[in-house]
Amino acid sequence: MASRNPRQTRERLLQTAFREIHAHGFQGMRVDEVLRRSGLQKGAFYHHFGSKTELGYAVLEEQIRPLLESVWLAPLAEIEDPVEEFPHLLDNLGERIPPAMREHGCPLNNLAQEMASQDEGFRQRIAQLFEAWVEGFEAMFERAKTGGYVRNNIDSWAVARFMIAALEGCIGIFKVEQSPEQWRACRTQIAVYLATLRPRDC
Amino acid sequence: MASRNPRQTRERLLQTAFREIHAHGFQGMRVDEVLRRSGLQKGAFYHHFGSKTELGYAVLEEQIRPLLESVWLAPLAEIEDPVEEFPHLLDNLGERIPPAMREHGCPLNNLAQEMASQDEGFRQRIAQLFEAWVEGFEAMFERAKTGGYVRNNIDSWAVARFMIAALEGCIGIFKVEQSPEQWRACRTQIAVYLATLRPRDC
DNA sequence: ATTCAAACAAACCGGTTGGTCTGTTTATGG
DNA sequence: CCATAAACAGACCAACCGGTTTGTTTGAAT
Repeated sequence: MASRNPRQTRERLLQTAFREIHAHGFQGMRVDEVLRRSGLQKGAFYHHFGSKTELGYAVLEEQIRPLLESVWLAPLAEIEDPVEEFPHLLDNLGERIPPAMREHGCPLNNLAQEMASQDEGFRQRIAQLFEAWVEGFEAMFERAKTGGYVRNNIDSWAVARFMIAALEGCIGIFKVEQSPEQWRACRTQIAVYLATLRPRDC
Repeated sequence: MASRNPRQTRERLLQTAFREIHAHGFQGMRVDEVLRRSGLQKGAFYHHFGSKTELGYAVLEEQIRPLLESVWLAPLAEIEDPVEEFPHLLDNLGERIPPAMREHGCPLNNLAQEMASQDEGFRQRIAQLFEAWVEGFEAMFERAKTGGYVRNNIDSWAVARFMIAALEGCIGIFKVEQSPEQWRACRTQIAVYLATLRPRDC
């Protein structure tokens, strides 16, 4: 047995819990199953986390937040022309994420839909993450404004919100019908929408 | 006590279960709580339904399907010009639905996100309902084509799918942040997208 | 080396949960 | 009026599940 390593134990619990929550939802996740899969015991769990709910919060902050950062915020920050580049980001999204994401969708949105109206603690933390995501989009559009890639009079905040909504909606629909056609349709229409942001449309 | 009325008993169970599922998700819904709220007993429940899962299926078919019909399919069928009329439909959506919908979002999408990857029976039935919804949108756009309200070369199927995705996404985001501003933003951007379907844009 | 708190292991617990079983009442057709 | 099955009532149950408790081991400071 590996010698004691609190940080690693905690991380192991978080990672396993993240997978279980992603696969079965927070309510469907069982503490015992997380323990079984991580090869740890109750003692370890309740030493690191006060309750199942606190574990859920920690998963949001320490697992989902970094994922949001690497999968979305970082790539968004490198985009100059959203109208042309963002659809490409969607095209190779499949390669930038683990296969579990295709089956179970967006971990953040899953938790949002399940827990937002159940637990205020979840709702606030989820709102915070969405806010960060919105800011990522907003920054991209503002940059695109100064670059002349989009009109100057667009409401970056509203557009950002809608982009996230459309994205989550598409991912959600994809969960029900995992057809490439489905995804292509959404990707294409998002591109159509983005094109409306171009200056002097007519 | 009202005399026996099997059909009414079943309906009472279905309605109560629908509310509980809508409020807490299918996994979060408790059979005992449905019984308590409906004032019935275990015997009645397991006489009408084989299991909790079968109840879930019945709620989909007998509660959510009619709701989809009245809230969306019927209004969509009366739209001639989607570009102008659909945004109005979104504006008075709040008045056409019970207040519980604002708090807990779309019952169909909730079940979709929670159960699609958990239970194949759910997934199929949900896919069927989405399909009916898509057909409603498709029919609307095809009608609009012949009416000259939208271009003839648009992919009605893809547009329909995207409309539903965007809608569900907006509703989902709204669940996390119940601000009117949030909803207005989505409504406006959907209108922007719809405008791209107009003939001779330029 | 000793001490002491952190980091666990593992048995244990009480309430919950979906589901069953047995018995009783009600409607209905003959 | 009677027979029969449908339509329940309500006690019961085993498994589950989050959480607690108690005891033990480990590592690091003194």
